[in-house]
Amino acid sequence: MTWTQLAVFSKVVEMGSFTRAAEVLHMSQSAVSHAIAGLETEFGVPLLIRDRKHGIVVSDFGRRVLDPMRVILNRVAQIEQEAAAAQGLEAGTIRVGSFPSTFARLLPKIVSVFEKQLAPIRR
Amino acid sequence: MTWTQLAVFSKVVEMGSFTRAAEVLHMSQSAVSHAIAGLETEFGVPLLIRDRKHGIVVSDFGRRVLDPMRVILNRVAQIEQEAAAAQGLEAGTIRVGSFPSTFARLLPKIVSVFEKQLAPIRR
DNA sequence: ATACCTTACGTAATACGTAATAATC
DNA sequence: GATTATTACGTATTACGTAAGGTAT
Repeated sequence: MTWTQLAVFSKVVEMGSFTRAAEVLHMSQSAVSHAIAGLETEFGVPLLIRDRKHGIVVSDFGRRVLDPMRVILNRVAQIEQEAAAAQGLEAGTIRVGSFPSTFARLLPKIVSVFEKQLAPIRR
Repeated sequence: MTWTQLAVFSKVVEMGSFTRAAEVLHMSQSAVSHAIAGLETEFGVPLLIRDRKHGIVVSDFGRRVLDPMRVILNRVAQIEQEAAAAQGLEAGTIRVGSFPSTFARLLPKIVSVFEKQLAPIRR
């Protein structure tokens, strides 16, 4: 069970089609098929009933697990946001402006101190 | 980000030690170290502060993501339970009793018919 | 024929283990 | 020296793509 697989399954259900899910997710239809097949063999239960006439129908089991899967996807997104935010705190650019003459001697000292304070954060 | 990684991180926090988490999870300490390192490089933010004296301390970021991670793990467990339950419906053992003499000829036929009906379910 | 899913096969990524290394008590 | 985390390296798994194959309209 992979996030990609969960995302794929969720999107396939949403779109009602492997091909269109593949387009939206920017992957090959083969990858979509693999993803669903992978989940199904892992669970030993079909998730989707392939009906050529009416497109894709979600199996009983599929309906059961769809909700927890979407919860998972939401949480994953949340974690990634947290990560991005945390990174932002550390990886932001710092801009310093000054009068050329005044800070010519002061700046190096300030930068030096600042870098020392930064050292432990960098690790 | 893998479930294993999430489970490892969660357990490391719980145990306060890589080694003990490894024991509980039946994996090598190296695998535990890999798992945490993998998460940290993926996020670009440290999850744990390694303090040899006081064991493991969870970073600020780690504390933030711990909760959603545990939610994910719970949902995963839930999905697996659903799968097991759904499988149980299909994978149960069937026991057939009979008088030796009476069913000697009948049984093969019955089994044959039964297997034919089973065919579509097995796929 | 066309639209859609599946299968075969190759490849690149990676999760994990063993074993060696480093560091702290 | 004992305990614990990291690193190096090898391997087996696997996610994914390309391309070919079924199947139904």
